[in-house]
Amino acid sequence: MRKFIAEVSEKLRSHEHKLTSRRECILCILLENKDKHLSAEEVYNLVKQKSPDMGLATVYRTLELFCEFNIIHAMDFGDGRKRYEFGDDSGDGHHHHHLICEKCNKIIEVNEDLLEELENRITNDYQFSISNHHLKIFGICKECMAKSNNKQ
Amino acid sequence: MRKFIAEVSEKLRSHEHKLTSRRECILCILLENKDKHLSAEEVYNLVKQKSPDMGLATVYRTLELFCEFNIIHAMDFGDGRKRYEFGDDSGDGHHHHHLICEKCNKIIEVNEDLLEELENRITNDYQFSISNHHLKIFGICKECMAKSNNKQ
DNA sequence: ATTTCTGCAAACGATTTGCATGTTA
DNA sequence: TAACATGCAAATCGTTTGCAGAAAT
Repeated sequence: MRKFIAEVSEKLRSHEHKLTSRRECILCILLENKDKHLSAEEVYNLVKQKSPDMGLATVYRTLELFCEFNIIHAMDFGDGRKRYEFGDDSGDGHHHHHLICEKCNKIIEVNEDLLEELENRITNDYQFSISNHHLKIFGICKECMAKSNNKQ
Repeated sequence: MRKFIAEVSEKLRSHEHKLTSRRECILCILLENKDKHLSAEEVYNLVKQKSPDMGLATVYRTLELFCEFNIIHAMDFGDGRKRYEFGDDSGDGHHHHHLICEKCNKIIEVNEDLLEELENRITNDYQFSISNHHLKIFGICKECMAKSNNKQ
């Protein structure tokens, strides 16, 4: 993780930006919550515990900066705010998919890319040159299914 | 189309709502632009040509009403506003997908449901009970590819 | 000293809502 | 005359921006 932070610092530095202590603090929060898909407001609330005088605008500006440098990217899970996760969204787009539980709002990542065959079909049938895709699958997760079965 | 409007009217009427002339006007605009995935503001601008004294709030309220009755549903194409299309989004979720051209912003609908096999795999591997999915595929459409090839 | 960074408050844009008036059954 | 519908303006909510002061090179 030390190494990752140093890498980020280098990336920023090579374009006349600094990894200031506030920015590093935000990066840490993101690292500590890799699995959570935090929103800006959520990052802000977590960051305030370590750094109570940080402003919300700084969080927004930092998240935008990290996006520009492809350290994180924004996703929309349909709740009206951007949520962030690590990873480059600009490349050939073969990243993971998301299962969204409609009961507990948990987000499960599916890391295999399961759409290659489908993409080939679309490329052929529509002569559409694919650069990226977003697949969101809504439903009920294993745990919530178990809970609702117990209640019955 | 007459028939469809009458059906909508019935649907609303059966739950103490009326298909008023303003609402019918909005419905017509939507019908005339089935392929366009209009936003609320765009509906408003089109509607004002026929009904200049209509308020934006009425458009929003009507679109929301139509959504409640599953006459239309809202989609997010990543441009920060809701866009609407006909069809029921609440059922078993086996509706179409969207190809989004990053050059001309055209939206191409893919009406086959191409994810059944994938869904089966996810249901098995994750014990996740799927109710719906949204697949957006970004890239360059046939026409834009042709254009950029000509220019070279 | 110049550039970047930051907090604060104000601005923003899409959407929602309160309220008083209009319309319809 | 109830209940629903509407226009208008104000409110809301996530996000962005202007600005003046602080920090870093």
